[in-house]
Amino acid sequence: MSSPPRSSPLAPKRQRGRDRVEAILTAATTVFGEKSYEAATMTEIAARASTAIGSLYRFFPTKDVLAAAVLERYGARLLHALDELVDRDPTLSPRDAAEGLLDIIQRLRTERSVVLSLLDSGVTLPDGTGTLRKALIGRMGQLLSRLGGSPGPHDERAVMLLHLVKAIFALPQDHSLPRPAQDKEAVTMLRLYLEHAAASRRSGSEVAP
Amino acid sequence: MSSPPRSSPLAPKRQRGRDRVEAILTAATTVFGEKSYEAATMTEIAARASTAIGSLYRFFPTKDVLAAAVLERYGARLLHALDELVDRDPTLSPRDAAEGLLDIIQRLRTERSVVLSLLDSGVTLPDGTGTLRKALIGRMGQLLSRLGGSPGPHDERAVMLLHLVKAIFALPQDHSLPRPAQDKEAVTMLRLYLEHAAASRRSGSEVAP
Amino acid sequence: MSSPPRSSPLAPKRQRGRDRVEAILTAATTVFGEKSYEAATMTEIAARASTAIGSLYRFFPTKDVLAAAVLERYGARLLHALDELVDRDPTLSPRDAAEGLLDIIQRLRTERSVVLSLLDSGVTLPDGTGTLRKALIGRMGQLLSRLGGSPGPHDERAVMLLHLVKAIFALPQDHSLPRPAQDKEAVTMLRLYLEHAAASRRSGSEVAP
Amino acid sequence: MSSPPRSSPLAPKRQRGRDRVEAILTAATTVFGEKSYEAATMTEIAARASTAIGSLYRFFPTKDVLAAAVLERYGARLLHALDELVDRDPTLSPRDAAEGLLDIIQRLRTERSVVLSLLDSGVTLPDGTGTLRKALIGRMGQLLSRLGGSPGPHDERAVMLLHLVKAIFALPQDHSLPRPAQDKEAVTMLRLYLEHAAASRRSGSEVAP
DNA sequence: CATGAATGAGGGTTCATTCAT
DNA sequence: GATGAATGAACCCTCATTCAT
Repeated sequence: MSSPPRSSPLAPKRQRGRDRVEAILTAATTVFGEKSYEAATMTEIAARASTAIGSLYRFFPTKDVLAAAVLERYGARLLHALDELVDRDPTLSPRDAAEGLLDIIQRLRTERSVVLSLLDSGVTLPDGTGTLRKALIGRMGQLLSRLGGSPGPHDERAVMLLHLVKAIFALPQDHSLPRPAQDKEAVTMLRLYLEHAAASRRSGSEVAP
Repeated sequence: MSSPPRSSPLAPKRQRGRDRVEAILTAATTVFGEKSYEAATMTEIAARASTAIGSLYRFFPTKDVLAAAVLERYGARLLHALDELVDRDPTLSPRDAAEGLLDIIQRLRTERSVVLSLLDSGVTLPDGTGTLRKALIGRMGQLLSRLGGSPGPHDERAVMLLHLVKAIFALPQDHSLPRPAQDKEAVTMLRLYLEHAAASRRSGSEVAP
Repeated sequence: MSSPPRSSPLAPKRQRGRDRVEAILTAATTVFGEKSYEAATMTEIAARASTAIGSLYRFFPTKDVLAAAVLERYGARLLHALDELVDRDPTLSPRDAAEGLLDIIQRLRTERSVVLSLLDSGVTLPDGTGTLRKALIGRMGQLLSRLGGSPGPHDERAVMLLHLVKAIFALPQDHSLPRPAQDKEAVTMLRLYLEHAAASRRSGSEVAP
Repeated sequence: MSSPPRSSPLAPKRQRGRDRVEAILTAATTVFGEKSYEAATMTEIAARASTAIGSLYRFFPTKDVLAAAVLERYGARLLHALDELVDRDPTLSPRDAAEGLLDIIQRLRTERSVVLSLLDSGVTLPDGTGTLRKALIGRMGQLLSRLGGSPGPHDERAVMLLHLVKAIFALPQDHSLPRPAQDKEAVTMLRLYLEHAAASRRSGSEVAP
């Protein structure tokens, strides 16, 4: 080995290679979603991607590089969907925002578990994790800005909002309840919080109960 | 050994043993809080408890028995605190309830990560996991009952409330913000949701924005 | 891994792998022959096969699968040799049969200990153990049929004969005596028993001394 | 530790201690009979003897000392029974000898498994194993002497006879057949061999078929 | 480049043995 | 002397990673 160790996936030039990377990422998303980072094995990911373990390692030199790539890919989709929501309408009502967020959550539900598995748990991925979190908080801030007018410091609310969104992501783990009822409740909760944020922003102070 | 495998920790008979069990549980709480169930190792838990690995296994015959014991201990404290809150005052206002919940969360913050690590992630502990979840949801339901009068079906709200509490548990992972600001925001969020629940319960229908 | 655990050794695809499997089986035969199933360690077997422990487990996923493979391999050779003896001559005399059995025992003496260690002792191997025993008893029955004419029920004799053969297998553990003398005595013992079986079979009743 | 390590059980002076040793030996006989030497655990033996593990180690400082003691105790009974058979009658017929041996085997059947587990398998006990074997072979030789007259060299036959006896000990492991039929066959086999020995001894040469 | 066999550190667990109480 | 908690070497097995083919 004379070349320095790579810390990011190799970008394959040929179509064949790009397909394979795609298959690997899809398989990895599934497997990381089903188990924790540690319980997921490179062998199983390779098998689900119908790839030899050696090929997997050609593109993703270590397990955490693969996890970071999965997170980056997932994060990109999530950020993109949030951008669409923010840019959709200059006058976004709290109710629209709440429904928009739930819609995003539902569309990404397949990949949902990945974030729960990778973003939270103690694994320190090479880069992705902190970066994605900051980007997500940024989007939440933009969303809050759309609701009121003044661009004041709203960091706490953005963080809180991100956690609420994550809580809703985690909801379907409760198999006890029918999903529609739960979803309706989720929208209500989001709307309440966004309305509050919009109101206090307009008036410039906390609203009394 | 031909005796059937124990599924619960051994009750030590001497004082020395009880101290050791205590040390092990504390160490396990820390380690399970820092890493996922799989990433946590029995060796590290033993080391942090200043115990030989064999001693750990004398009291907790398998890793999941240990995890269940940790969860049970944590769960008991949490449930007890919630009971106190519910029973404290027959006329609990949403604001009081919100502040009470945050207070509980803060007092249990040390053990906080354990629930995030063990309760959610896919590990099926011998008994604890489902039982504790149901008990917690039950407490949330009681809390909601205290706010309004009618004992109608409020399962979705109890589940939602539990997830909100868990979201607040997870908050301090964001080292970016000062905690007091974050806590104030958390109380606000809880209060909004509890007020909504109380109002819709009194009127028997959803409140319009 | 989520795939169900294999219960049979993996068939290697390359020559290198086949050699290694061979080396492992040979080493396992030796070690299981020297110690009991429990006392034999996978680490020692790997070392004697000049293989890493991981390689051993690639082909034989558990210790009992390995033991079963050893037994199957040994059993196949033994059954084959017995078939040859039975089919060799339509009119087999007791003396020929006795000498034939001893010859088989001597040719398989290298692998001898394995059957003593694995076949008897309480370990219930995945499949091999009961199957092999029945097959061996069947062969003994065929041998007995060759000696007389009537195909009457001779199960006890087949079982007894198998145990006599096993006893002779065990003989060389007595290092005290020269082997030729011991072997001669063994042939005599077998011949006496086979003659008795042949005689009582012809006459249809036990022969008096 | 200033005293040299003991290699034999401590002889207890008081009644209490003698009872305890007795209970331990009984428990050990059972456990060693059920499993191989390695699979049997000191903890289980102590539990079955209703003794603390520490007490067990007070009398038997290591596992192999305990095993040797068990073997010695078992061997003493076996040797005693053989002596009775040999001394019973100055003119012992082969048939009587055969039936006497089977009778001994049956009476000791409870402890039978111990010899199979301890005597054969590779464990080198501190002393017992070789000594007992030699004593047993000696008794077999005496038995053979009783049948004929001349005290010529009959070592091979004694060894062979011991192995036949061991083969019969092992018989009940075949659960497939009713024991009485199997026992009858065993007596026949022993009688045939003893008759042969008596005859060749009297005539001074091998008998032709 | 692709493949999958090879490697070995490390994880959960057991158990003979010791020793403080 | 009795008790049983403590100890740690050793066991079976897994899996990230490497490398010969």
